[in-house]
Amino acid sequence: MPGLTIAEAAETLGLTSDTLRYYEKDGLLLRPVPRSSSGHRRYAEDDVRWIVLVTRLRATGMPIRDVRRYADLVRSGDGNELERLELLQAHRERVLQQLAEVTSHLGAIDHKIGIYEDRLRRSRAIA
Amino acid sequence: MPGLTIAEAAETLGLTSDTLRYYEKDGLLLRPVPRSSSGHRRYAEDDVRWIVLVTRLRATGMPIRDVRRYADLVRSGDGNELERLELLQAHRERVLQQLAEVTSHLGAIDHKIGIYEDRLRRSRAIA
DNA sequence: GCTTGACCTGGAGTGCACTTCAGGGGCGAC
DNA sequence: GTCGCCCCTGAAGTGCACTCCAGGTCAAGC
Repeated sequence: MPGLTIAEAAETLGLTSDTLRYYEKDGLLLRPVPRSSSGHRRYAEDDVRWIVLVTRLRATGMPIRDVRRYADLVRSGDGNELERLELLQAHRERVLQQLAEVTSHLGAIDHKIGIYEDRLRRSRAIA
Repeated sequence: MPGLTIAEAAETLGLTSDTLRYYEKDGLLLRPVPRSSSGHRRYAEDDVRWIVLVTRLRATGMPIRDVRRYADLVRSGDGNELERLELLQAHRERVLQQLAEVTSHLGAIDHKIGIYEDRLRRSRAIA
């Protein structure tokens, strides 16, 4: 019987079985995952590859709803490549902006860390 | 009457008045914000400065609970600088790792964007 | 043939970080 | 003196993304 069980797919993807079922029910996948004769899911390579992309989008902060919209576009076949591209580009811009913001905040936090390190060095020098 | 009203503080900080009240009730501030004679909050410079730090911690993904722990440490005065430093350093490490992860995922998404751009250039060249 | 373990379903529950609401001042402008 | 506006409180509600649960099926091992 080819394909991965849900537990194997979850392990491979760094998700839980529950999350995989939830993603499928919520329309984030391109197709219902194929089943074995006993009705258990068997994830093919293509399924896993797609879910890897889903995890990348999620890990960069794309809401479930937007991932679903992207999946809808891909599922509905050729002809909407521009729409898909625009969706990804918009996401890219948001991620870049968020990276810049986080980096800048991190700089300020680093500064604060430096102050504490100094203070502790000094007090240790006195003691 | 000195200090900022809650609406002014919210405007300054990019938060809502509701969030400011929520932060205060939840122990994220260093002291109860001073009140005017009519019982309205008046944010002093120090209050605003502290909340700026809170927003930086929050914007870099620190959970409310950890911000509260940090506020507790600062509020309890001198002597726990090492603990504060460790808290900030641990946060710093998590942020750096998250930045690296997001950057790497973004690279993969960029790659996909490039593929769509190519495809669209080609199809436009044919048409 | 009975137990065990992985999987199934629909639906309820959880944790987080706000956000909204109901009901009630206080105060300056008209 | 009353209207409108900003503010107050405690408590309930919201949206998101899972996570857990009850009750059931099925195949394999003893």
